[in-house]
Amino acid sequence: MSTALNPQATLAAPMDSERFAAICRALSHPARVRIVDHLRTMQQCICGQIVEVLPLAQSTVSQHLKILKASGLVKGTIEGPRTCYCLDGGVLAQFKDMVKRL
Amino acid sequence: MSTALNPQATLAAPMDSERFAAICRALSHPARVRIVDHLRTMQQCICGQIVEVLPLAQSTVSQHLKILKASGLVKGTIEGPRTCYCLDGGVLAQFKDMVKRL
DNA sequence: ATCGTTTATCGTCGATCAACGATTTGATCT
DNA sequence: AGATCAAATCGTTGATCGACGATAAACGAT
Repeated sequence: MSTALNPQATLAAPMDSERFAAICRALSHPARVRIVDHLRTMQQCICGQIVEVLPLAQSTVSQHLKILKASGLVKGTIEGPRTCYCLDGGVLAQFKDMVKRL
Repeated sequence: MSTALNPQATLAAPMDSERFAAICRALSHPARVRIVDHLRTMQQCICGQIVEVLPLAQSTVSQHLKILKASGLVKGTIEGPRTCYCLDGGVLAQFKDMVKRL
C-alpha cells in the first residue's frame, strides 16, 4: 500500500472520536459558542468583557471559560489581576480539519 | 451582496449559536461520532450493523441514533422491519460551513 | 395467526451539567 | 498594611445524560 499515493485514505489518522467529541462537547453550549465567537472577533479579551456581553453571572462565565480552556480551544494568560483569553489557533485548525473529514 | 467577493467577512448570518451548539451537542459523544463516521464510510446502514461495531447495548445505540436524528445530521427511513440510516448531506454541509467560519 | 427479527420505548440509577450566590485568591495601587 | 478590583473556586440545586435490561411495536415469513 503506497501510503503516499492515497492521501485521502491514509494520513488522515482514523479520526480520534474521543478527542473530536471532547471538542464538540466544549462547543455544545450556546454560551460557549458565543464566547468563542466573541473571542474570534475580538482577538482577545478578559472575562469581564464577556460577562458584559452574555446574560450570565460572572461565576458562570468563568466556568464556561474553564471548560473551553480544558478543551484546548481557548488559552488564557494571566496579566496582572486579570486573565487574557484568546483562541488557540492550532487546536481550532485541528478541529476544522477533523470536521472537513466528516 | 457580493458574498463571493469577500467570503471572509460575510455578515453571513451571525452564526446561530443555538443551532450550532445543538449539532455539536449531537457530536459530543464518542459513540455518536463513531456512528457518524461509520455512516460516512458505509453510505448507509441499519441499527443492527452499528450495534455489531460498538460495545454498546442495542437500546443504547438506538438512543444515540435518535439523538443524531433529532439534530438533523442523520435521517432514517423505515424499510420493512428495519430502519435504514444515513447522513443528511445538507445538514452536514451546513455544519461544515459554520465550522469554517469559526 | 403465530413466530422470528429488528428497532423503538420505558423505567431506573448513578453521574455529570448549568446556574447561581458567596467566598477566596491574586495582583495592583494608595 | 490595607483597600480594591478581577477572576477562580466552593457549595448547592434542579435538570439532563448515558447506560442498561425489559418490554413493546412493526413487519415479513411460515
